Amino acid sequence: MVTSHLMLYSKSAEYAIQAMIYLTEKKSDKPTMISKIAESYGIPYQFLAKIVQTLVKHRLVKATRGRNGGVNLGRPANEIYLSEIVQAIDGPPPEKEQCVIGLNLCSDETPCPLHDQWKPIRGKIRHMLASEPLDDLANRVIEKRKLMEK
Amino acid sequence: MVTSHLMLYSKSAEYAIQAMIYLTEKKSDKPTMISKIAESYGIPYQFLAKIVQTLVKHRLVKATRGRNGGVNLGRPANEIYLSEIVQAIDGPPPEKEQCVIGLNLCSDETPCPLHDQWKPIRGKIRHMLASEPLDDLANRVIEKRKLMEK
DNA sequence: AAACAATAGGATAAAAAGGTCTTTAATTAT
DNA sequence: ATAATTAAAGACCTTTTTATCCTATTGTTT
Repeated sequence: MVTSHLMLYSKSAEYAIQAMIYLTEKKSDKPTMISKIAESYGIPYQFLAKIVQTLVKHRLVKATRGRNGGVNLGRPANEIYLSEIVQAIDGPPPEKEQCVIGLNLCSDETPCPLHDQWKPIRGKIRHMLASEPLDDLANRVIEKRKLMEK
Repeated sequence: MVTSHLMLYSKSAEYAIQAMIYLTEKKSDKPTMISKIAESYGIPYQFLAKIVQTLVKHRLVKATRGRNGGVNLGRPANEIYLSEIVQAIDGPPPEKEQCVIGLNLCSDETPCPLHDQWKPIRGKIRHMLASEPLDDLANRVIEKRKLMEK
């Protein structure tokens, strides 16, 4: 029991987001090697390779084999949202909303004690992930880096 | 990668909350057997027993051994908040706030792209868990049950 | 043809989370 | 006393997540 912090998505999804931001930052058309991304973020290469394979299957990433090969974004960064990346890796959200405190008597009709407080918060989180396009994120990461170099 | 849903606390903490609500619902002074609680919520008995042991160590629960033994709330239900239960089981929140997207360059001073959106949400979640006393929760659970019986 | 890089797969394993079993200690009823 | 009952404690097991390693295979460029 060392969790103790809120979790929005799995470690794998986090790596996927980082890789996608990397690809967005480096606007170049020529493919980026997965090993390069892995090294840059300190992600285990083989592990990231598998995650990227999943992203390719979901068309969030395009892969090019052979010399000078690598991966590119599957489409423009301003059309990709965090929620897509998370869902590609972690799967779709549960159809039946889960009760915060795991009571089986909880639903929208017969809400649990926390239900009314939790629902808007959950909505905000989903909105956060669904409204943030990748290019905005990447741009702000770039700015931060510049600020930190000074 | 089957997670896909937000997690506020571990399964163990969820069981702990349920057990505490159970104890609050049944106002009687005489101890309640852990096996009774486990059966009632469909929680594996041995597993719940351990969780309750932790709650005892944190004085959220008082235990009585021997025949007619069992557990009681450690103090009045209106003085116990969800956040205490979660922290007893999952441990204290990390001293250094975690970045939502796991970037090492993120902090309050140099926030990551999502930081400004995430921080207030995280605050709301913490507030939700820290402001809800156990007796209020239990009372509303009781009301719900009555409504569902009709 | 050679070198390269993703694709695909399977084997392995470490760590964490979740769960089980057995024994011990404390308490009470008989 | 002793038997029954209940929590306490520790060892152990299972599953999931995270990660590593290896071996091919496929497609691309030089």
